[in-house]
Amino acid sequence: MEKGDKRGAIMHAALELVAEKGFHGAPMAMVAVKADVASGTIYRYFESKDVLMTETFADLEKRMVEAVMENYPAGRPVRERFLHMAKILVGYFIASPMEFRFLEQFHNSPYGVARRRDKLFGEQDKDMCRELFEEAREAQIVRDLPLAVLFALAFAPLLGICRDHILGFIQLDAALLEQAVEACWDAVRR
Amino acid sequence: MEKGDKRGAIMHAALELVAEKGFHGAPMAMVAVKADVASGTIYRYFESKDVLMTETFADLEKRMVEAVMENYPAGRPVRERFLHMAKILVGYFIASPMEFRFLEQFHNSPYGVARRRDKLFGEQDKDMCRELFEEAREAQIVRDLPLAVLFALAFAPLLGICRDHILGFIQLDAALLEQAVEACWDAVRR
Amino acid sequence: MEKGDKRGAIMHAALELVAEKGFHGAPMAMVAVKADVASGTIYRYFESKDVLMTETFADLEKRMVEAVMENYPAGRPVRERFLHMAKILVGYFIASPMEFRFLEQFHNSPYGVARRRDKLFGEQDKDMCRELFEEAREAQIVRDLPLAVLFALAFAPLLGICRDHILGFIQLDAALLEQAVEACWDAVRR
Amino acid sequence: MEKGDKRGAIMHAALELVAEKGFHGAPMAMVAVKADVASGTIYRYFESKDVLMTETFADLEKRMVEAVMENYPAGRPVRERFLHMAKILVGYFIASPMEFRFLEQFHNSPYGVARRRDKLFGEQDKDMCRELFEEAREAQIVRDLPLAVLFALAFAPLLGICRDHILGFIQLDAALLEQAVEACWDAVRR
DNA sequence: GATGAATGAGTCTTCATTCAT
DNA sequence: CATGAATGAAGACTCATTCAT
Repeated sequence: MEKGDKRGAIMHAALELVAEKGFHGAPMAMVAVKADVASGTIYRYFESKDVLMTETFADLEKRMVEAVMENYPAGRPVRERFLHMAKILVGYFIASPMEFRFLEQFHNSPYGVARRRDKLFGEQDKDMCRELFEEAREAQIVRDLPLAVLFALAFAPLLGICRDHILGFIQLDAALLEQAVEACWDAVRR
Repeated sequence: MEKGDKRGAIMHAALELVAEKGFHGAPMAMVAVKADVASGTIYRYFESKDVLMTETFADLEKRMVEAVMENYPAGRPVRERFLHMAKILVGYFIASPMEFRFLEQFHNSPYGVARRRDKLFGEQDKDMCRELFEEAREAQIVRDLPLAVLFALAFAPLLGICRDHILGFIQLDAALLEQAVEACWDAVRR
Repeated sequence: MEKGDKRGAIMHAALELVAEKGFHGAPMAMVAVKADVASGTIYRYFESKDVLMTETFADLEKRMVEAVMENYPAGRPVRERFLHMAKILVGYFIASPMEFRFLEQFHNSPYGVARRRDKLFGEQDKDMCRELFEEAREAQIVRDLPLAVLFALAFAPLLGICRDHILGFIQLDAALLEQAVEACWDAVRR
Repeated sequence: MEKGDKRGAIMHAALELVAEKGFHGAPMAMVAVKADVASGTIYRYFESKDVLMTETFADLEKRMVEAVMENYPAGRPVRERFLHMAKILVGYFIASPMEFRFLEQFHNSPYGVARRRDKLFGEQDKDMCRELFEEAREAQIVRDLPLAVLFALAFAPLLGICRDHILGFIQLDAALLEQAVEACWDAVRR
């Protein structure tokens, strides 16, 4: 608990700083202050700044996947599964703006590119999301387009909407979310 | 012309460096070398690094708008205008990966947020794009959703697709582009 | 024995690390790992890093003196005693490159200077070596030169030869060693 | 002159600090203070600390070689040439204790080893010193020993003597130097 | 006694910006 | 106008040493 606490505090501090000011607005010294540890301490838990960021991301992703998996309508139609996934995701981001901002920063970094490659082509990382769309494409439920394109159509707008909500450009309520998710489905469905 | 030349060379150098290595992979000294000027010279044309980047963006945007405006089917139906705009845009990015990468970097920075605010709410910057969707929404051609949501549905996937093409994750040809743009239209249309 | 064991392990680890990577390639944490103790434990046996190094040296020197003393031809002529001493020393270093490298590092450090002063002028540390040459000089067997100069003539080349052998620059066999030691004797003898 | 001056000041400061306190007693910040420049300035002239040290050494060596070459009795017998070289060298070090201490530090560092290898085996760096002994060995004037051993016999004691003089352990005057150099010659000559 | 997590001063290096020429 | 040498404040990371358990 001791150890977990400190490690967690450091990742939390890193997440918030990156979310607020981007990757190079988050010097290790500042992370240390925010986590209330000495700067050297960070290096007991993380080999380098890169590792800290990568693991902070991994931790966040794990929590997101868990959120999506809870009550996931596994046997239900593709459309229903997509709607569930999309709503949970957006809901999660809306509730955790910091985590969303961190994700955006992360994706726009060298790490992000490697991750995306794995997501699209990797064998070991064949996640739920990818399976869903591959199955749906096979069953001719969604358009016959490359996975990357389907992902873009289905999720990119949702991320944009999250950002705009968090930045205060729009006010995202349940009704609006419903419509947006439906629109995304219309983009991919056949 | 002398002056314009040097100013342009500096912005060009900045654009390429940022595109290739991100904002903090583009030190002023390196911009200077690439632009073949002394580093002090940059400060005769741009107050600071921030200003250099902002103006480099503005310059790029102007060129993009011009590209879209050329042969813009002004009097034609909304759908046609959107398809035109989308295809030109994607084509432009595909042809100029550097400029696309720069835009991505720019949008993921503090500057980017301010820009987006102007685009959505600003009065002076009431651009073509916004007019198009406001008109279409009025005419009940597209869904009755906030402008930000419509933009996200219509354009976010296209940007994602451009990125994936540039990163080599997909091979974007005319046919695929056509389908993707149609899919975006399906997302917004009523 | 418990205590001696741990103390010895620490000194052994320190010796090897310093030999391999120099004084500042031997952080206390690494010494601790190599000695298989906790880093804090080192400080129960040695006040500081400096003390650890000094005592590691003292320990090593004691073993060297013992090696030289074994079968030392005490009553025999100066020349014979010198040849014995020189060959044992070189043999010892050749057989223990780590210890030789450690000595080199040590001598090229602030500690080394103090040690040398003691060796040349100290009263309590009037070692065998010094006695030998003082006696020989008195008896007009070796040149009438300051002790420091005699030492330099007699031993400096041998150390150089050891280093070159350890570094692989020369291949030191019994015959070559014999000749080198004789040459050193020729340098000091009258 | 401006540039030469600053570059020279930095190397001079580095030399003195290393001489006095060893390689890691010479942080760049301290070099900067001593050279009366900002620490960043050092990096305009030297890529890294390693390069600074290497070039400081190279500069020093060049001056030493020049000193030895002046009035070098090129056509004269081997013995005379050796005596000349040895005396000049020792004289140089006695007159420049800082430079001598720097050399010692340098030789006891990773750089030093590489240098020595070149000196002994390198083709391009076939210096005067090596030529002298190869010729002498051929002519059976000095012992038939590997070059490294001859160097050790001839020069190692002299370096030891310089150190002891500089540390104040002995007082090296012309007469003593003469005897020491003769002794070294006796070690190598046949 | 032993542990090893925690500390924070100290290291090398980078880079936006200024200013004398 | 242009230059590019100079600046010095950060930044990431290391490591001798301490101390609560």
